[in-house]
Amino acid sequence: MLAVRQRAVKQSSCQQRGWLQPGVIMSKLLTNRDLAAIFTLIANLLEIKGEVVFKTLAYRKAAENLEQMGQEARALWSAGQLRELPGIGKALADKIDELLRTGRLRFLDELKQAVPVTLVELLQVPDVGPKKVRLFWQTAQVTTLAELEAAARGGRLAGLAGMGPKSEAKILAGLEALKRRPSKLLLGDALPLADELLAMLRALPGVAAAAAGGSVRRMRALVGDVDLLVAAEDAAPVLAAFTSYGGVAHVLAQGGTKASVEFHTGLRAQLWVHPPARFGTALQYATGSKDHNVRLREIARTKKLSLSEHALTRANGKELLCASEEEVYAALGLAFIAPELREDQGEVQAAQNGSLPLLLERAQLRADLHAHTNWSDGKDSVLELAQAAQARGIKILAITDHSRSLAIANGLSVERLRAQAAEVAAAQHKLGSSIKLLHGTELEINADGTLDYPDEVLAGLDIVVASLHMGLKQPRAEVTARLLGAINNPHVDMIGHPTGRRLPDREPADLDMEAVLSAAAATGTALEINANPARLDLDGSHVRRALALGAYVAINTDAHKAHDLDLMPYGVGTARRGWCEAAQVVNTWTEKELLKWLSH
DNA sequence: GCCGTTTTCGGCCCGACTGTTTTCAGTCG
Repeated sequence: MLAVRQRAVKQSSCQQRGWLQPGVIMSKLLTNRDLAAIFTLIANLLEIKGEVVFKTLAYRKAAENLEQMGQEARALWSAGQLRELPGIGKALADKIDELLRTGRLRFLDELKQAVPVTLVELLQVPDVGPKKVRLFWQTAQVTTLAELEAAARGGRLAGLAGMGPKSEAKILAGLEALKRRPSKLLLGDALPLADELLAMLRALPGVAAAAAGGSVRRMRALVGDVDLLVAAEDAAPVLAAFTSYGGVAHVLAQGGTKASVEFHTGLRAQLWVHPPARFGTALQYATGSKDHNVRLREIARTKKLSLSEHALTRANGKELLCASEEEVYAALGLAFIAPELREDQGEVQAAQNGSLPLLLERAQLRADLHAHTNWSDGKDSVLELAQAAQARGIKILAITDHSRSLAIANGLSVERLRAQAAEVAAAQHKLGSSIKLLHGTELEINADGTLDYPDEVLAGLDIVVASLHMGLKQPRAEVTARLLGAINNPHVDMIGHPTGRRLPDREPADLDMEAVLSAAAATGTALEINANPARLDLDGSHVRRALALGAYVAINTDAHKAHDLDLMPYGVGTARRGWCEAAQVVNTWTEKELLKWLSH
């Protein structure tokens, strides 16, 4: 539902990586994200050039698949298996081959000669697409955002074909919006806003149901905007309440069935209103992803049906209404597909042949195995945090404060670690058997690869979560070796936030993930899905690959205060995006099973 | 560009909203 924003995001990652500069592309081994950024750039340039739309779609689809793949394209390339990837034919396989061999792509170099690469910046402006960019470029000599602004202010756009005074004003407004709008929004910010808006909408008279759609409902870590859907017979009053809600700065569009608004924060939301009898098709449509919806509509066509947000329609025009999403999928001969899976990554085929996973549910989690107290950089005492966990129904809580080298977080010396053990025991005594406390550490993997406590100290702890906080920018071989060293230490039970990424801006460490995931599977070391919305690390695609390789995962909040214990749903959503079932999640295990694994 | 129980050539989803238009193109999701 967010084509434009995703395009902008990928562009900025292109710019950071220097693909917009002429000359050699490569300064390090090209990752899937690099390849995806290059293909997205090519798609944008081809679109501006006026190439047939299906060719640009092929590049976009390939970029999307590369980004969502849990495995490095480089590995498949080495094995000569690139063509086995969906959406990669001969032409794209050859281009990936040239990129991985030489670090360059002649096709892209030539394309940049024909189309000024700065033009892709203009696509970020709302209501400016490839056709307008080409128009501005070829008839008004505009190639940059600054030139676009100058042309609009000088009144030189209104006279162009298909343009007028309103369009010109819209461009200026769009340029202003671009300056103040956050380019990427954390799920952790978007979901609470969605919930607030939904509560307001549900309280309106005539509203039968309200739900979030889009990437928020699919639990993507980064979203572009908030999509909402309401079931009501009369749309007008609902749309009016939405567009006049407090905090709304501009109404971007408003029609009979939908409206979109921008808040003072720059954040955008849109609302569709459909009759309750059509809520199923409407919610399915609004949830996306776009590619998933395209797949469904293709299936509908094979059944002589046309699928839209309004209904499934037969060739004779007769409508089949669906009040629930379940009815939509059933009508297409598919098992119900959970929103988190709707990314066109094989879920439709799995729904056809009955091989969808039995996804992990929030209620199956019993443990939170990574949390901090005021012994290091947390806010609450051991007892306070444990009581908060108990109140939330958590059966097992691991206290894992930082180890000694992380001085900035008041990491514990060996002496303080031993003293803390006594406090954990005292809290356990006070709380009784309704919650089990584990005493552990979040063990620093030092920049030189050593672990922060000696083995004999680690042997005395209930649980060891090893994490990277320093040296995240080391070269791939070095940083990967550090992580592998920790995974292979018999006292290390789990790797915390494995890639070290911080959303929206800090890049993950340049890890050989296939090696990391394989080693974790081989040693029975769990890989964390850190539930903090600024991490969500591992991400869904790596979770899926880790599970396929036979690794265990853990879902933890990394709480630094009691309130953080409520972040678990973000981790669950990320796990579900990775097609995760309960059995491989250590937090779902009974105390006996968990302790057996920890003592292994 | 990709892809094949309609096809190795000719397909490749469906609709709302806006602004410019007297019937449609562009953008967006």
